[in-house]
Amino acid sequence: MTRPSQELLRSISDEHVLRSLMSERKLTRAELATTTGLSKPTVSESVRRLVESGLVADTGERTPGGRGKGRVGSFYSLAEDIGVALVIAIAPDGITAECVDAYGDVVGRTHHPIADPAEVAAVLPSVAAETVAAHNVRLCTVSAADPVDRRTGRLVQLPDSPFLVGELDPVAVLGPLLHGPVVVDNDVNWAAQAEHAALGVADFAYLFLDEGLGCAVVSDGEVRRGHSGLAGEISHLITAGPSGATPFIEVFGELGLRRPGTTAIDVARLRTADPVVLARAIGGVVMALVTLADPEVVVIGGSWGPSLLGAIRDECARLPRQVDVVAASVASPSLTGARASALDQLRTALVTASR
Amino acid sequence: MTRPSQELLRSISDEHVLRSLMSERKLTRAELATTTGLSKPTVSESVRRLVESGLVADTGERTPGGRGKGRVGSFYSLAEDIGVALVIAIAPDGITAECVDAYGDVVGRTHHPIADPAEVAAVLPSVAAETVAAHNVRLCTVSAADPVDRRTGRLVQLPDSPFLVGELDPVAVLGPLLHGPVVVDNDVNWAAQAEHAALGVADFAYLFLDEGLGCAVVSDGEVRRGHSGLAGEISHLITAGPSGATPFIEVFGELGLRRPGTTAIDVARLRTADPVVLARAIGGVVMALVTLADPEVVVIGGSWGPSLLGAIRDECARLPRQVDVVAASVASPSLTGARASALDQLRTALVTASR
DNA sequence: CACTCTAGTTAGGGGGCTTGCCTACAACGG
DNA sequence: CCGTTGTAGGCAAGCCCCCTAACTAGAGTG
Repeated sequence: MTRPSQELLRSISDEHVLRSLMSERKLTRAELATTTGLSKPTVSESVRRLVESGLVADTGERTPGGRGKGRVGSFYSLAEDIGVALVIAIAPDGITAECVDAYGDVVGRTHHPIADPAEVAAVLPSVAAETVAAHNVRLCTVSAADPVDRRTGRLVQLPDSPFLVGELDPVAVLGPLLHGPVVVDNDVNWAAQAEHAALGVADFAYLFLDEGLGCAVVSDGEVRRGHSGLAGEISHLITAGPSGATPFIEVFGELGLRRPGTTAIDVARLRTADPVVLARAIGGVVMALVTLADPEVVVIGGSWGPSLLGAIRDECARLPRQVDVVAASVASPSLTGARASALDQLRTALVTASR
Repeated sequence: MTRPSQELLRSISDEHVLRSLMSERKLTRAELATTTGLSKPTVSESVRRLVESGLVADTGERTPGGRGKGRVGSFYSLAEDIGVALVIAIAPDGITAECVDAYGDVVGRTHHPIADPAEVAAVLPSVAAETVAAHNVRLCTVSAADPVDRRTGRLVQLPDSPFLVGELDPVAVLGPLLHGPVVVDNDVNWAAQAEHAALGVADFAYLFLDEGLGCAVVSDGEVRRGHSGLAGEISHLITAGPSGATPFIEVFGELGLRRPGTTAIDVARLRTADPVVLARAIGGVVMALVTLADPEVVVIGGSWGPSLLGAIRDECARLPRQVDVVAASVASPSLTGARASALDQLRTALVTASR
């Protein structure tokens, strides 16, 4: 447990000041006093400390810009070089990299198309190196379109499931390039996190129906990843197929909807398939989700999932327990979720750095 | 966010002192200083405050009891009347009530057998009233052998599932009798909490196989109850039955293992059934659990579950993803879990009361 | 040029925690 | 019996954190 030291109070004051600057970008000491609720002398002291430690800087800007009379005040903000977070999304068709600063602004963005998943291992370090050279990167979040081992951060292949990105150890590749932690997670988990922020619902399930099949369970406001991080890898869940009980992924095989030579689902051809048969299989998955996770709502995402929303709803209406089914609402959800988490981690990292 | 006040430091000191007294029962101020890591004057001040507020009392006991030389010290402990938590387990065959004090000691225990579930509503208030009269009851946890609505605390019947205890609103019955919160949860969830404390595993699933069928999912160290509290109500999960895909509970119906006239499973007759058929059905449930929750281990509990452990393990060995299967190890797990939670809540309630 | 109004500083008070030293007092040994 | 030893607890001083209140600094305004 925490010790009751005076230093604790100081660090709480500093955290108040830093978080205010993160959300308001620039403030005078007087403004800081009102937004934080601290007294003016306390704020002045805190600002003095933070400037000295290099986290905060005088912007040089002064108040009177039509703001009225009175003495001029000095605007303070986070230091220029305070650092950013790197956000990387690895999909079969390419790698997207972004930098977020502590204000939540995206300060850089690149996309590298990839023809073959095998290129990922080669392209990834160069993408990262480019960003690291230009910014003070303090941490990194990675979204990958494959199951991620929770402890190692490695991409893992589950038997007979689509394996889109392929063998990769992002922590080993990226870790040495920057000085902070590298957090890797499955794209569906990140997407669910983004959807959670948008929906404001504490308990829901996210069904991701794309080239790969995924699912994330959000319980008590957090994505629950399970022991190895493989919670929600639903390819092998037994559900209703055209010929009886079948693993979910096999339903697509039986319908001839998997791309030959790869493990992925053929999304183009899928659009011509019978929605009722697909919805029946999806309904079986929803039923298992409702039974085991009891979501308030099931969110359907992925490139082709939402197009079946009506059929899925009809199917779910026949289930013994009712649940709301809605379409995902966040654009590029995986990147959004990874970015939000990166921002959050960056901010706490900075606050902790002031201690 | 918290404000950086000196009162915060004081309350941290008080919490240290209180928690030390909770785990050590009686301590002198000098001993408190060493166990808490605070200085003697700080401890003395804190003890003075806590005695004044009535939470702590001088026991009257003095040190020299063969402890050596030196000046006599005064032993302090939590005040006698500081309060207890009431723990109630409602099962089809009876109601058990316990009182736990802040040390974790069970200071009272009664069991009221019940012939018919309908008696519960009548017996419950008298059981509670008895305890409330004898103790300063500050809160209550209730374990019930039926699904519990998370928001209201009411027992709910799911279509066609065993409904053992029957209609009941423990919060309405018990709430008026005491001055603190009443927390109601399903017996399986409490059992999983007890098993969690014993196992020390953060992510596991608990399969409870008794007159009713239940399951709890522990993720990131907490029981995850879902939106309505119905997560893990597996009676309707589709699994492998003797004649193909069947809801879990129907497997027992098809095998003639449900007690006629009730919704419960006939445990006595079940022991004569083919373990392989049962294990196959259970294997289907385990597979869904592994897929959606990714537990490190599946714990098998309930009156008849562990007796099938071997058959269940054999069945699980055939699943595409492997998982450890072990038998539950905690005796009267529901009561144990509810008691542990009650103790925890009682302690935090007392700590908060000192603010 | 006095007045007004805001930003920031200074002074002082209250209080929490620590260190260091002191007193009280029981047991022990010569 | 009396000095020694060792522990419980108290007291004083010091540090420092936050607060309020009053003051200074400095730019507009009439």
